[in-house]
Formats: sequence, structure tokens, C-alpha cells
Amino acid sequence: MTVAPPDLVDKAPHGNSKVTRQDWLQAARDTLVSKGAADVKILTLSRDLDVSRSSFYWYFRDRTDLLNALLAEWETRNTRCIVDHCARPADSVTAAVCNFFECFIDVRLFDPGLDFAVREWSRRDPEIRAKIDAADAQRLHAIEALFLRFGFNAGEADARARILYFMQLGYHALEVTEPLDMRLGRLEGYLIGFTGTPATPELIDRFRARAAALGGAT
Amino acid sequence: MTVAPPDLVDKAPHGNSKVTRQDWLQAARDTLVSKGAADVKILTLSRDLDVSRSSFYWYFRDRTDLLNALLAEWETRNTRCIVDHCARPADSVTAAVCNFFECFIDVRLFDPGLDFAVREWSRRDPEIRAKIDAADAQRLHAIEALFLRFGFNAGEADARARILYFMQLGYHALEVTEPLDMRLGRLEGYLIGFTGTPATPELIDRFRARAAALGGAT
DNA sequence: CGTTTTGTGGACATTGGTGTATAGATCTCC
DNA sequence: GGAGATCTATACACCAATGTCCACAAAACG
Repeated sequence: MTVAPPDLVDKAPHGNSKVTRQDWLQAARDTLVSKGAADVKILTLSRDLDVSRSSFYWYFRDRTDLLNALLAEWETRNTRCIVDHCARPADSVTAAVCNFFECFIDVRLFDPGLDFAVREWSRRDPEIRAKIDAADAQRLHAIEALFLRFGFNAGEADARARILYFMQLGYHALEVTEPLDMRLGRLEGYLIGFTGTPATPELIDRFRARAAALGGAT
Repeated sequence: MTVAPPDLVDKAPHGNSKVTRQDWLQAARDTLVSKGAADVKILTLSRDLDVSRSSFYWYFRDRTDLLNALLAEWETRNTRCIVDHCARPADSVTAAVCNFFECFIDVRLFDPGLDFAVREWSRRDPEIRAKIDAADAQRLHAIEALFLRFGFNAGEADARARILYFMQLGYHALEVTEPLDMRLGRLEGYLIGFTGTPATPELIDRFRARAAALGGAT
């Protein structure tokens, strides 16, 4: 999927325009993440954008149309990132798990806020629920394949995949706010816990360096 | 904390009463869990209870008063269960972790629906957020103590406590719907993953028996 | 039997949200 | 510089929800 499909890029603003379709989408996405789907309200967004409510109806058919657009963005983002990183070649299972972790230290890859916003939304909408279930199955399958590649038997690969994935989700469910250092400090312990084997100091250092390079982008 | 404090038990209905304070609370709790705090609406509840809206204002000062009552229920329930189960004596670390698991196979103990409903609520209310943070810290501390008791060093106990707790939360965040058999089938794999050591067959059997005795109460 | 206590019902004002219709502003292109 | 496409504002009808006021019902108690 293209990163920026041409028809979604803002056309040069025309006529009497103050805001673009992208502005509406961005504002909607922000409140979806911070306040939930139910709080994505045209009235509120129009106030945020300092524009009349009726402007909205130029760009979108109605509120549902907007929400569907947000959902499409989520669908073509978070899952792909996990699947890709799990499939990356690695020298050891600890290195492979580090690849998986990379999704979660770089917000440009996996967006936990968006993921949980959609997850919460799914609790009140069966259609969304079906999409979340499909995404979870796909992600778990990718992680399980990672463990299988490194010789774990089926039962253990299944259990470890679930521990790893559920633990990451649980971590974000709590919205823990700890500095990156502290989080990285637990890396060795986590790797032993997840894989059953200790990581080489080189691997640890390499991962920490990569994480640090991303700055506070956590 | 008493399970049913005397002053919260329904007094024999008096006067012109159709519903009790408990009826309002129960209905509110149900929608809190199924639809979130924002959807706990007096109008809707009154329709569910088939009673006039004004009845509500006899039992509660206003909507906030009702929500506070719900919060109090949560506060004196979920956390205590985890802390107690972690503190139980056990022969091995695997047995201790099984004790911890017991909270999560018996809905009468830990109520994940309520926990996540409050957690979601906390995303939009700083006061609630503070209470959730305190609860999480308390729970993590109890689990960490469990691992320390069985000789894990500080760093590993910390990491393993977090893996265990976050994983459980993640599991419930996904609202996985799998039959109890399947869930119990993963027990051995989970225990190896969480503790690094295999469990004895006796322990596994004992736990499965206890879980099965609870019927489908998952 | 009547009064008090304990609730319930209905009407009202207010707020915040949706969607529509209609008029007006501004850029582009001929 | 006018025509037409593109966008915005104002005004309207409608609905769901909150909270208040007041009248009224029914059991309990003297």
C-alpha cells in the first residue's frame, strides 16, 4: 500500500478554502486517540479548526464517512509493521525478538494510541470488532512463525508468541510513562523471559544504540 | 472489605418504590462495563429500569455521585484479589504463578470487564488515572515480591513481574474468546515462559482440576 | 384516620450534538 | 473581467440528555 496515495494528498487549496480534507482527518484522528471514537464530533472538530460545521459536509458525506476513513488508515498501518519486523532475518531468537521490539520504540511504525482507540471502539461495534480480531490473529501468527524459525516446538512457539504479544499490548494498555533509559534497562531481563536464553552483550548494545538514535520518539 | 456492607444492602422497599438504589447501581455497572463511563446515562438507565428519570435524583445527587459509587466498588475489589493471591504460600515458583492465575479464571475474583472499563475511563479523567496508576503499582509490587521469594534477583524479578502482569492485561485487552480447555492447554507453555522452569505434572493437573471445577465461569 | 416519609411522574428550560438548505465569498481559467 | 467550480457561513429543524420544580401516590406510624 502506498504511503501517501495521490488522491489523499491535499490538492492545492482552491476557491474559498480555509481547511483541507486532511485537516479534518488529522483533527479527527487526534481526538479518536485521545478521547475515543464516541467523542469525534463534527461540532468540536469545527471549533478546533476554527471553521464552520458546514465545511465538514463538503469533504465528507457524514460522520460515519469520516470514521471509516480513520479506520482505513489504521488497517493499512499497524499490523503490517509487526508482520514485516517479525519476518526480518536474524542470527538468533533474541535478535529476532529485538527486531519485533523495534516496532514499539518508534512511533512512526506502530502507533499504540491508534491501536487502542480502535480496540476500544471495537467494544461497541461488532464490525470493528471483526477487524480487530483479524488483525490480532495475523500479528500472533507472524510472531509464532518467528519462534518456530528458531526451533521452538509448536506448543512453546504458540505460548511464547502469545506472551510476547499480549505483554506488549498490556504494556501499552497501562500507558506506562517511564523514561526510555529505564525501559531499555529492562531489556536483558525481558529477553531472557521471552526467549529463555540470554542475549549477547553486543546485541543489547546494538539495540540500545538504535533506540537512543530515535531520540525521545517513544 | 465486606462483600455486602449492611448500609448498601437494599432496605425493604418503602413508600412508592419501584426500584432500589442497588438497581440503579447494578444497571449503571452493566453499562459501564459494556459501553463505557460516557454511556452511563440517567435517561438510558431509567428506560432500562422502566422508571422515570426523576426517580434517579432521589437516590443520587447527580450523575457524578453515581459514578463515584461505581468507582468505589472497583477500588475495593480487583487489586485486593491479586495482592492476596500473590502472597499465598507455595512450594515452587510455578505453583505461586498458578496461584496468581487463579484470579483470572474465576470472574468472582478479578473482574476484567470492570478493570478495563475503569482503565478506559481513566484515559479521559486525570483523577481516575491517578487511581489506576496506584492500583497498577500495587499489583506489580505484589507480583515482583512473588518472584523475589523464589530467589530471582532484583532485575529478573522486576522484568518477570512486568511480563506476567502486562501479559494478563494484554490478554484481557484483546477480549480473546477461547474455550477454557484451549486456554488451559497452553498452561505448560505459559509456565515455562513465565518462570523459566517447567512445572510438575501434578501441579498442572491440580490447577486444571481447580479451573474445571469453576465450570464455564471464565 | 390522617400525617409523615419515601419515593415516582410529568412538564420545563437548557445544552450540545446532527444534518440540510441557502446564500455568499474567493480562486481559476477562458 | 466574467463564469463556474470550490469552499464557507448563517439559519433552521430535530433529537438526546441533564437537571429542576411541583404535584401526587403509597406504605408506615401515631
